[in-house]
Amino acid sequence: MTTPDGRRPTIASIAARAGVSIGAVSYALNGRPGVSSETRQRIIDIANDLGWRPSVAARSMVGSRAHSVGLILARPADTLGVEPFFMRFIAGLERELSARRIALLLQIVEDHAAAIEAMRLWWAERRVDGMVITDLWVKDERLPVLAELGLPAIAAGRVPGGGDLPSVSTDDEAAVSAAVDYLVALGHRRIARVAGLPVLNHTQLRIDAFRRAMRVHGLPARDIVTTDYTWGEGARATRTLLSRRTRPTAIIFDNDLMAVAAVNVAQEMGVAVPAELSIVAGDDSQLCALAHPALTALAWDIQAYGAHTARALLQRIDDGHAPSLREQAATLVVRGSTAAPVKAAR
Amino acid sequence: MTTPDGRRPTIASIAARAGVSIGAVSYALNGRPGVSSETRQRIIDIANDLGWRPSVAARSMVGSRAHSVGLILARPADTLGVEPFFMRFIAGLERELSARRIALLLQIVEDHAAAIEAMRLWWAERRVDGMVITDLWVKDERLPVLAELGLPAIAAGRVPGGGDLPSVSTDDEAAVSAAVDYLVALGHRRIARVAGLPVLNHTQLRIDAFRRAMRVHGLPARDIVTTDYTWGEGARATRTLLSRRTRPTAIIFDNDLMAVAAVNVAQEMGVAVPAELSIVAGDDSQLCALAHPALTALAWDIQAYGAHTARALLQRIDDGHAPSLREQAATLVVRGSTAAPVKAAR
DNA sequence: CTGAAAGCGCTTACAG
DNA sequence: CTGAAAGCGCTTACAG
Repeated sequence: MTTPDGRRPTIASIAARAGVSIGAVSYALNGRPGVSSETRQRIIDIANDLGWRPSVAARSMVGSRAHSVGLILARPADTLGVEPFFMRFIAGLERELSARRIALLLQIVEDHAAAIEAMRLWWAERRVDGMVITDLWVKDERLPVLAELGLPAIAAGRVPGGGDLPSVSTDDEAAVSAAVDYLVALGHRRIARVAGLPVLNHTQLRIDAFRRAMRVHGLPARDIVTTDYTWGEGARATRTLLSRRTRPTAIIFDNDLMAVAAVNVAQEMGVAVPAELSIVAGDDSQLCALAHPALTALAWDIQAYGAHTARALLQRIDDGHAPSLREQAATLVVRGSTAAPVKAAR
Repeated sequence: MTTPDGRRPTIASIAARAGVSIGAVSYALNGRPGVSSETRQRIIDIANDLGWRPSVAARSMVGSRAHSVGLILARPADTLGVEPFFMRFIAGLERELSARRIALLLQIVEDHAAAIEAMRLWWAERRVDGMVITDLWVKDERLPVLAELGLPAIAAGRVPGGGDLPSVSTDDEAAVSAAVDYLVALGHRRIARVAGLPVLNHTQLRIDAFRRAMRVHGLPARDIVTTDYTWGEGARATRTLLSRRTRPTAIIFDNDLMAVAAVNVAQEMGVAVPAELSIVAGDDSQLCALAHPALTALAWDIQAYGAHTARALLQRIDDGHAPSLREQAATLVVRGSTAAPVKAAR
């Protein structure tokens, strides 16, 4: 697969073998007119034989495209690790990217300051053609930097303040309503929400959605606790809620890890699930299906979310703009962790 | 930060502003002799002012280095997601890589055939200077391809058959012994092992280590079950082991997710943890510290493992070879899931 | 101490 | 239908 001298083949090696100019090789390989079909076929055969692929560096220079996009995750590694979301999202991104021969550059950093520095560097070095932005904050300092640099980007999640950044977002309103409506139909009146990081925009959007969904049923939405998505804070939030004088009969969590933690806490506190406490998980991963009892969860296609985000970003890079898309709403998958409350609250 | 025409600055823009040749700019910026110190400073100031960074594509062309390394994860996305290992490992890799301004290209694929195709493509396109190879199989078809291509690589984990691929590996022998010795000291005689994927080399190495550790104490190692690391198979394996006529009083798991699943299964089957069943988890993530009861686990520094792997790979790329390294052995962190068996077995 | 030039591997007008 | 040449943004011998 390598040329005799041990180096990777170039169009020059192909041209030499075929006895034509390098220009002819390029035309032949790129399907452009200007070479006879026999010559073209001969060149293609030689290229395949040599295992030749165009050097990205050379293509980048001439086309001023990096043929790569970047993703920077700005959360502590320990938190990312246990969150099944990201791997599935990344798998979805790549399904779309690798089909188009675009590489994904991944960086994991501690905070937004580091993320901004990394973005600036990647852009200045022409490493990426665009960025996927996740975990948008209510006030997100990355946004003005993207604008300043003119760095094409797409947000995975709604953009605060409706900036000019196109986004692919989830229908949180519908998802949260589905969970609340179902619990209310079961007879629950006192429903709590264990939300994610308060600085995140989607945390606030979902809290708002929760409030509205409760209001539709004439119910107050007092029991809202924010967390950092970890098992620890999920457990703590559950403990807090279950220690209140009138405790909730149902809790809706913003991810699945915390919901599993809640099952453990309930058991530890002698609260039966689902008889005395119904639990709804926010994402439907392995954990939910196999916990004990299995968890009712909001299920949505995270890989598709990733794929759509990638597609939107590529469109943005190619056309200069992209429409903001809305993903299909999550659906409620009912399992063993939800039931009618044993003693109807109030 | 951009030049007046809106495009990213190049050394030509800097040269124009400074009134010198582009060669002088390059010398000044690379700290090479050939420019007066005043000129050098003026050039550096302009470069900083412009936010200039050398284009990787251009540097790649001249230096024939991609300034990137690749990581291809060949597991189903759903399995990867719940496995805290990978994010921590990647975070460790990047700690080392980004300090050296090397980018990490990540790809997630379904199987080794796809991984091989992706590796070939990356190498042919000159996208990467080297690869990190994880999850080595007992018979791993990626290895001959790396050799054929002459693609510098480093294995995270021991290499089957002691091929010429350098590796950074863990001391599985010591880790497994630590767990077995501790359980035996507590009075356990019947100890089971729930291992990972049987095709993986380290699964077999750890099983061997388990057998040897048991033999040291004159104990048989009959109860060994392999799994795919998922919650589901962890639960199933636990159920199988606990259904045997003489059931084990302790189980050592190959990751933490399965250990948490085992706690649930034990509860479901009315087996008290740790009184009737001691549980040791294979990796020490959040899940272990906060499960109920908290899990005794083999703790090791996965981020350091990633960092060392990256460093070894960079050395391999630079020097053409790298020594195989051995990580510090995992240590046993004792928590609430292990205790002396209530009724001493046998 | 500084400038002009070649070259890395491609693509793409531009001549023949 | 084909070849010779310029250019992408750098680095690095090589002259002055």
